[in-house]
Amino acid sequence: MERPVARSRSLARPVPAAANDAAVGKRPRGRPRKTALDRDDGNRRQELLRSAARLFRRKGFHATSTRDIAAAAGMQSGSPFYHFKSKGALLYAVMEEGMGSAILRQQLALQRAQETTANGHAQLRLLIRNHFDILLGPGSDFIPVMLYESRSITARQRALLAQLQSCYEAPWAPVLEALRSCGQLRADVKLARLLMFGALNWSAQWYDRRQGASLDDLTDAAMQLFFGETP
Amino acid sequence: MERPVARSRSLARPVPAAANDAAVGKRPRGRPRKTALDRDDGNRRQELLRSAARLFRRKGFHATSTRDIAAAAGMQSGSPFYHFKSKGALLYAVMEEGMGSAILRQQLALQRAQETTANGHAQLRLLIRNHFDILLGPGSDFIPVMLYESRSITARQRALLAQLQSCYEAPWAPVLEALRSCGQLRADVKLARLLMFGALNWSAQWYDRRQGASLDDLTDAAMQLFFGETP
DNA sequence: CCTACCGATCGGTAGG
DNA sequence: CCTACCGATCGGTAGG
Repeated sequence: MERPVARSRSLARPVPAAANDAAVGKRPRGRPRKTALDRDDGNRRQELLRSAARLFRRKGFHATSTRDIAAAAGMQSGSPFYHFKSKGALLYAVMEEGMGSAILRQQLALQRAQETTANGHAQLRLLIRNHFDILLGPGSDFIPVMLYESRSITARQRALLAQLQSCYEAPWAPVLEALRSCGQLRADVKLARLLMFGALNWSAQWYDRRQGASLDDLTDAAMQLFFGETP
Repeated sequence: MERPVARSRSLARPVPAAANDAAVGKRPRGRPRKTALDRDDGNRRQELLRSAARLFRRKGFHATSTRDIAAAAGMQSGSPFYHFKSKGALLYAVMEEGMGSAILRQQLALQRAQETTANGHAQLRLLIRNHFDILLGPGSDFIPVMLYESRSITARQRALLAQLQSCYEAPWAPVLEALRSCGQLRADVKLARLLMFGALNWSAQWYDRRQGASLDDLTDAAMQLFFGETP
């Protein structure tokens, strides 16, 4: 349920072949240098990404030093640059990973409920509930970083991210159009979408998982606010 | 219409007494050094605030150097520290000025329309329209800085700002309660307020004054989205 | 991935 | 408000 992209990458992680060879017995002459690196690479890189996401979210990109990130991942100060060309590349990787994961999770949620949710309300509720999960659920630092640190990436990176964002937003359009057609959404669809995403995304600024409302409560409130729906 | 707090501070600015003495005629012996400083102080400080607000908004607090701000205000690198104790104090001053101005403008808007707007819809429309103006109108860098740079101030400063924010939000509560009472707002009032402010505040991230919708269009869309109102 | 290090930049200050 | 400056920190790199 959390960060399926990371998990799928974990599953796809290359098996530590040389280490196995050594265990099996065929003379491991010389240090299996390159192989050892390969074995750890995915893990260490992922650890850097998670540490960076957490710190970028809590303190902001420019207030976080690469030394902070390295320390949080249990590395020395220069080591992040073995995995990422620059601090900016690390930031962009966090955002890209976050969007990839979000798109995948949304796709899965839509597939899972494809037959059961016929009407527009239910579809939008599903999208909103899933959005809150991506934004506020466990391990949810990547998307807030993307939302609130976009000033710190290059124009080219922003353009690339915009493509991913389009993928994410694509399933919302037909649902909103349908609701508009049957009169349940009165506002201009494009502005309504922007305002709705604002209402949802802003929750990353105030929502506290450990107190108050649940994500289901938030979803109810949003649906009621947007459509006067009483569940 | 813009930044009335600044204006009222301007009005309260100490009269350049010595300069007046000189003008009245009694031999201006020596450079009126100290007096010249006094006379300009309010202006220069305001210029620093405006430059800082613009840069903090565009690049973020940590990505903006005090040298940037000084240059934008036509000063040398060390001069901002004549007006502000630290870079952080400058950031907080921007936020405080923004909130003071916003509260004042909201108060004025409410007074101006006190008799004409009887029903809840009209009152909320007024508050929303005014909010968009504060957030997106000309010279509107202060509030976005407050909204998006609050990580960079101290806990004490955040607490002080929270008081000002309460003042700003106070007039919204009874309006929302009334709409809830007469069934036009179905969602929990507290959550609805947070979601609504999210929808409004997020516009600072995407709204472009030079193209697309006007602030009236935005207000219409928001009212339609929240209440299905067709103007 | 670590060690040792560099050049640049930055917030801030003294002294006028 | 300017000039000249300091100590600290930072992103990044070479070389292993």
